[in-house]
Formats: sequence, C-alpha cells, structure tokens
Amino acid sequence: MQFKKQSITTAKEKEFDPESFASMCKALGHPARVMIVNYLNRIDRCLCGDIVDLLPLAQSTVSQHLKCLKEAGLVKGEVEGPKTCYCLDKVVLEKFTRMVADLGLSPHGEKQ
Amino acid sequence: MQFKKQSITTAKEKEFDPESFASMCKALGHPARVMIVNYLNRIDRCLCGDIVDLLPLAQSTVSQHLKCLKEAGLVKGEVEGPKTCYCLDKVVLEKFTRMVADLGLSPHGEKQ
DNA sequence: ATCGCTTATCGTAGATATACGATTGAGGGA
DNA sequence: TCCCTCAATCGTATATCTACGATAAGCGAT
Repeated sequence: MQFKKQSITTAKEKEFDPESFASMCKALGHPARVMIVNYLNRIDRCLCGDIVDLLPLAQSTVSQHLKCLKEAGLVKGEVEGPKTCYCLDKVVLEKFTRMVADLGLSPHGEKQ
Repeated sequence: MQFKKQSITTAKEKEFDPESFASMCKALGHPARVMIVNYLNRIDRCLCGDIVDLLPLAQSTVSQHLKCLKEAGLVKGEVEGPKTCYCLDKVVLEKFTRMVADLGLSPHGEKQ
C-alpha cells in the first residue's frame, strides 16, 4: 500500500512522517519488545542471554524480537567477541517521543 | 503468550503495563491508522466518509482500521443517526504519552 | 414502503507475525 | 585442535493482519 509521500504538517512547519512513526510503533507493538526496551532502559546495556532469562521465550524468539527492534532503529547491538551487547538508541527514542507529542496532543487550544 | 502480570516499576512507584502499552503501539503500527489519528487531531471530529476520502483505501478497510483504533481505546465513535462521528480519546492519548516518557527516556541520571 | 446515504460486517486471499527446535557460525579456553 | 558458549539464522506451523468486494443494517427523506 502506498500513501502520499507528501508530508502532513501541523500548524508549525514541523514534519511528521506517518510511515516512520508507524514502523517504530509497530516495533513496540508486542509486549515482549516493550519489556526488552523497558529493561534496557533500566539496565543500560545487556547481552541477548540476559533477555532470554528475563522473558518466557526461546532464545531464537528473543533474537528475532531484538532484530525487529534493531530494524526499527530503537535498539543498537554491538558484537563483542562471541557476545552481542544491546542498548537503546537514545536519539531515536527521543525522536519517537517528540513524534508522539506532535501526533496526538498539541496542548489544548494550539490547533490552528 | 503470557507474561508475568507483575508490574515493571521504575524508581518511582509508578506502574507500567507492557501489555496495554504494546496494544496501543500496535494500533498505531500502521501508517493508515497513524494518519487517521493525526487527521483527527487536526480536525477534532469527523465522519468515517471523510477518512475514506483522505486515504487511498476502500471504505471497508477504513472501517476496519477505525475499529482497531477504537478497540485500542485511542478513538471514540458516536453514532449520530445514520452517521458515526469519530474523535480522539484525549485521556487515553495522554496516558499513552506518559507511558512513552516512562518507557524510554527518564531523564539521564535518574536511574536508580 | 421505498430509496439513498452512511457505516459495519462477512467472506476471503495473500502477506506478515510469532513461536519453536534445530542448525550454523564465531570466538574463547582447555 | 576440540569443546563450550553465545547469538543468529533456517525451516516450519499456526495465527493474525491487511486489503478488497459484497452484503447487511440503520436512519432520513420522499
């Protein structure tokens, strides 16, 4: 399905791209992935195995969820020898937070 | 799949429910639904037909997306005679915004 | 009662998502 | 070299999503 690439703009000339916002939301659209992000936020960085211990899921499933989060840009993983260390991408998450603010809740009375 | 109902708490005793957060994210995990929410935010309220005009989708598909948003609680629809008037549920969206803030970006240095 | 407008629902086809076990591959250590 | 660990990927089964056209259902107006 194709939507007009053309931007939706709010009163300000700020841009809001539904496609990229939706893809981030989609990545967060599963409890396991939300728990991963939440955990990473508390723990800062960890190995895949830590998350396998945390969740009632098989290692392969966790790896798949991590891949999904990586593809959405929310999480970064860097290989360290035989291990992979995961952490949040704060920049992307901040962008996400800003988009949420733009999306739904410009302070009341701010509509053009 | 079942995750522990037990809450994940941040340093504060605030609760964060991954299931409900994920379900809202999931609802926003499609460009069409993001555009609907964005549109409703600008327009305040509208009919299903308005959205059908807005998006390159069949009426039945739009109706399905609206149902999805309603089930997630993000959107309310009230029947007005033969029409249905849709609008955002600001309360739920505010809750969502707060959850996003809790999730990813407690200000640096605030971790316990 | 019938027509017309609006929206919801049904049925369905094809694409994605989700889960698992099994396997592979990359390193580190004996 | 040969294991062992850790993580990614493969193969697969099942479930859910996404889209459409067709149909139904509700209501107002004629």
